Amino acid sequence: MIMSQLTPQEVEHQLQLISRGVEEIITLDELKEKLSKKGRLKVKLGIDPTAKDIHLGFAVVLRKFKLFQELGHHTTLILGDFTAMVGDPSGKNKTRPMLTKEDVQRNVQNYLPQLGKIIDLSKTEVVYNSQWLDSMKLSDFIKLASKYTLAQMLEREDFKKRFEAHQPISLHELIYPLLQAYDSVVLEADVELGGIDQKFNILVARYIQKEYGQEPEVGVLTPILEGLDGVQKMSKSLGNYVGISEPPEVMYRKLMRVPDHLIIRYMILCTDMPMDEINQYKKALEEGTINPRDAKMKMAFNVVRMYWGEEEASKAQEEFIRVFSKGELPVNLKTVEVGLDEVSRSEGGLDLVELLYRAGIASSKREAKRMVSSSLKVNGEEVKERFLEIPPNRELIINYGKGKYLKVKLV
RNA sequence: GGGCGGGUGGCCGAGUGGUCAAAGGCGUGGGACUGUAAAUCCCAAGCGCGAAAGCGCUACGGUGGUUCGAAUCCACCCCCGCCCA
Repeated sequence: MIMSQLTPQEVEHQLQLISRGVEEIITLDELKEKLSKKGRLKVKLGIDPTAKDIHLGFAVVLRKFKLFQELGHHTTLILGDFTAMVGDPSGKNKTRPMLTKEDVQRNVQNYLPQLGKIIDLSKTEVVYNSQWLDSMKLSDFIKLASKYTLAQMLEREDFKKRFEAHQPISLHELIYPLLQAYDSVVLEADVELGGIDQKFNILVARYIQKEYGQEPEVGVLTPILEGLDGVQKMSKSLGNYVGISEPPEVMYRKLMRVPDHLIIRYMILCTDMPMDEINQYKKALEEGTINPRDAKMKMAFNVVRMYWGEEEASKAQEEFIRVFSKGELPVNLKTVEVGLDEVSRSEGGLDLVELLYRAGIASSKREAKRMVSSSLKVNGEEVKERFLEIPPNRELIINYGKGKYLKVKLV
């Protein structure tokens, strides 16, 4: 397909959209030139199918990928099934465990439907890098390896640190950036997207492309999103993440826990709110003319809307206000049935400890005891006693922590 | 191959024969205050039985041993790090 050239205005427009929330573009001038010259660019995003769930942190780069799709560029998603087996050492201070083919397959199966929530899979060329890396001849690999030096590799911060600290660096880890770079050669990529932690790998790719007589790709590097704790990067293992497949109310609630100083950052990186509007919020927050909570609600609403739509987002917001601001019961109160004879004592009273345990609220009876002695509300009444009268309607609404309610039916 | 140091609860880390279900910190859960923010303060924290006092079981890399009694001593093994080759 031959694309008509873009006008300077169109180029500027695209640059502006692409730059939103981006940490670094290597280099902006090259991107500008490529856009003006080619119009339609080959955009590469390589993903390591090592995790199962996509969260807002990873969504940042995916959304950038989607933007390129919307702008009409050719987008290729590389599922790094081969390189995943090697394990990207980026940002790690120790060797990653290698994945098996089965692990990778399983993860990919998990991934695609989730990816489809953000990017347009029909416009995405999906390739596995094992397609060319598996069959690469050793002589070709040696040729590739000859293009880069140990000193160049050791420029990388994490390698350098490990090297200087006398920590092991396996040879295969040194190879990883080369293979990723080779992907760019095979695709003849114009642009590669990645998190800022991919900076080194992308720089290697640029260098290697030149060695293979290609014009180097432009690196569009997105920031690493901080998680709900506001400090560490969002990741599942740290438990500070918001998954894109989580139910709307859960997403909304989690987003309301984001520290205030990240409200604007989340707006920029995780919503499609217009920059003008975001800047207004920014100004208002700096001047103290808005309650940060309200800005945060706006942010949370927009994130949820992105994944679940307007209606669900509104519901999530209403639910939040109802349950947390007003302290009312949630609309969809979860109900659990528990056998009456299992939780009643011979004298006819109700054993709360047993009930909490049976209802699954407490994972052990000791935990249930702790809950009873700290703070627990049953049907709105604070309870300190372990034993209760059986309510006539045989229903109990248990409040075991802020916003945590469970209805228990005795049967 | 040689020398040295180390493996304790979600993490870090103290503890070197009983008073240790194990200090302290971080993190976590609950509460107060709030905006489920931040800061601050309070409470909790292996599991089972018991209304409770309490009793019992499991736990300090693994296995065995010494001892009335072990996270602590001994033996062997496994794992990790550092230094030398």
